[in-house]
Amino acid sequence: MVTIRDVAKKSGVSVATVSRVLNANGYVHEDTRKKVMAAVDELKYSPNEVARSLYKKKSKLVGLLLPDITNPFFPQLARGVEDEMQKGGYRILFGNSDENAEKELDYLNTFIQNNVVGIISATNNKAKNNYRDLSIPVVFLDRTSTDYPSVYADGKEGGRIAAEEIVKRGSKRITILKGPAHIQPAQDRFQGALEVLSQSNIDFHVMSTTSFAFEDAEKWAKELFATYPDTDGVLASNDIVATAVLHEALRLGKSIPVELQIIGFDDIPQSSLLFPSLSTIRQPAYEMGKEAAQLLVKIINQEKIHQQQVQLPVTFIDRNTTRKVDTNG
Amino acid sequence: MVTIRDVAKKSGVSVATVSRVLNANGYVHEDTRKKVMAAVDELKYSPNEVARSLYKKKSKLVGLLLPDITNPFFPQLARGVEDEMQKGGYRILFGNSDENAEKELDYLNTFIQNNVVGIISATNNKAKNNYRDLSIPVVFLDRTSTDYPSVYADGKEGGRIAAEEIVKRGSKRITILKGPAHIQPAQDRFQGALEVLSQSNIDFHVMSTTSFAFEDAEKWAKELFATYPDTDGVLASNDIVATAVLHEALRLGKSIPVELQIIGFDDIPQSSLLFPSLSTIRQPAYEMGKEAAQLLVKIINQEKIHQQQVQLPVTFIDRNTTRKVDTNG
DNA sequence: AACATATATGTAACCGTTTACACATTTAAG
DNA sequence: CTTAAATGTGTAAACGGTTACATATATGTT
Repeated sequence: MVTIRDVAKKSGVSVATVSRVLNANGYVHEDTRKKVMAAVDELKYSPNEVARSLYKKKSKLVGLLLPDITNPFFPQLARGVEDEMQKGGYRILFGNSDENAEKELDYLNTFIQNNVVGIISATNNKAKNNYRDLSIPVVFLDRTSTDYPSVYADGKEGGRIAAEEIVKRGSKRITILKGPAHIQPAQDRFQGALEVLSQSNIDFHVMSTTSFAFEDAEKWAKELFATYPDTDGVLASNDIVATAVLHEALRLGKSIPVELQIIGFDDIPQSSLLFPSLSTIRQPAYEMGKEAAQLLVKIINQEKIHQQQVQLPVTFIDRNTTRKVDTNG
Repeated sequence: MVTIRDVAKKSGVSVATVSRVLNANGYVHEDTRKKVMAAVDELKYSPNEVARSLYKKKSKLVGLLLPDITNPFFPQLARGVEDEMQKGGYRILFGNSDENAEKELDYLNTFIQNNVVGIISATNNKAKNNYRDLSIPVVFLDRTSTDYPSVYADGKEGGRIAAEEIVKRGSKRITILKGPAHIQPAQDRFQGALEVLSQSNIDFHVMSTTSFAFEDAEKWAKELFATYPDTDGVLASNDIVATAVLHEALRLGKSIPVELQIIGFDDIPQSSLLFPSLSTIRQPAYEMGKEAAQLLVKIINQEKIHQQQVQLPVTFIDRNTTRKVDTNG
């Protein structure tokens, strides 16, 4: 390993001067600068970030904690975070929490032990006090919070829109699939939908689900049609569940969207490739990741923050699991 | 921040003793150990990994470089790697390369600068010499290599199986969608399929594609049916492309699998949720990630390695875009 | 010419660990 | 009872950077 001392020796100056050249601070003569840079090139020197981090008590690392990268919604988020952080010269220390408090704490610990400059967390754990006495800035992602900086999509509005759109398109016996209780965004969606439907004169059922896993989703789907066979509209808790519902409905020979309309949530990439392609409420996942990263970088740089909470808009994506709206009605 | 010095002071011993307690090496009296542990608990001390890493010249960090986490095949790999590394107490420094040599080099640099103990790379870049003079162990994942440790699925065999299965099921005018030239595994699949089809007396076409992106995939699909409208069997370069083909075929009103059979590659999670669900060649992505992590950990620990190259088997997943095989014929 | 200021560079302390080495005390062995 | 080995602990030097401080020279100002 070539160190700053080797560079100093080769260029005939002190380590302090080399450091000044590398960090472009303090006075250093142009000739000296060139000599040093020549030595740097020749020796292929690149500074040890660990030593830097130790002295400065700050690394160029950012902790990213997601529930599960295997859930198709999160790669987009992760990519948004990464792309933005990359620009600022930050790198990502990554972990999956599985919404498990112990794992989460474990990762927060590693983050701290590795001197990360900031943390982006998308977990929905109740154990918020894990974050309470952190001296490192945290931004929550895909999770509402009034006391922490956070970036999220307007889930409640999404729920409202979904309900309005499915009603507008003529569903009369709607089933809302309510997502896991501990996932705040899922509850927001549900509340939004509930608000609209309860103020309408439409029949509806609520069915509670406890996970977003593929395998479970197929079970809920079967159960849904067994319990409420005359349902003609489903508001799914997310696109995975919606896909399972679609799958099951087609298996049962239902004609979509004629007999049954389905609206998902998230707009994961593969939703557009289903057949029929899935109508859904789009969350701008990539942008959410970017926004979170930008917000965190601002906080790290102690810039003035206008909005601690960034709420991004959701949009209805009108594909083929919903009927065309009757413009005469 | 509470340091080892604070613990030493509180427990009335030297830092060396505290260090010995924490690392359970060297002699330390049981009473002393207890005193120290009490102080550790009381002060909620947890060692600074950066300082440790600086002295030891080794961190507990592993670099993971993937082409693009947004491609649904990679989250599984990543998760396999993470779960296994987690067990060994290692954490993940993560990056997307976009198969871009500059980004790749950039990440390798950060990995080194941060004293990672090892690297897992799933990029297919030609710039192999980036890895040539690395003093850190590297395991390649989803990428064949004779001169480096690597973990991959048997792509060629997968290609063969796909071709055999589609022929066995009666397709007569087959189109092979050949994946991007620089992606080695894609070429292996293609070679396998080509081998079988060229030895058969079945008509087939080859169509070259240059990416695995969702948006592009739909273009290839349209082009495929415009160019070869009488195709009755498609061997897709992966499940994303297969999904696009399926989508387009349904849009054109083709009956699947009666008029057209499709076999994908990878078995990404959503393939089973398509309608009709996608027949495909399964790569055990999660296991591949785990294997790569295990191999890397072994190398790090200087254990004896029996096999530098780990090839995992692929399997045909017989779903509904292929016909049932005629057991009488 | 005298003095202040800007420029240029080096020395050494520091960041929070680990560990080589020194030293003291106990325990074991003969 | 002597001596060697095992046990227990502390001091200080690393690890590879950054920076406060000291010092020296160059430049500018009156």
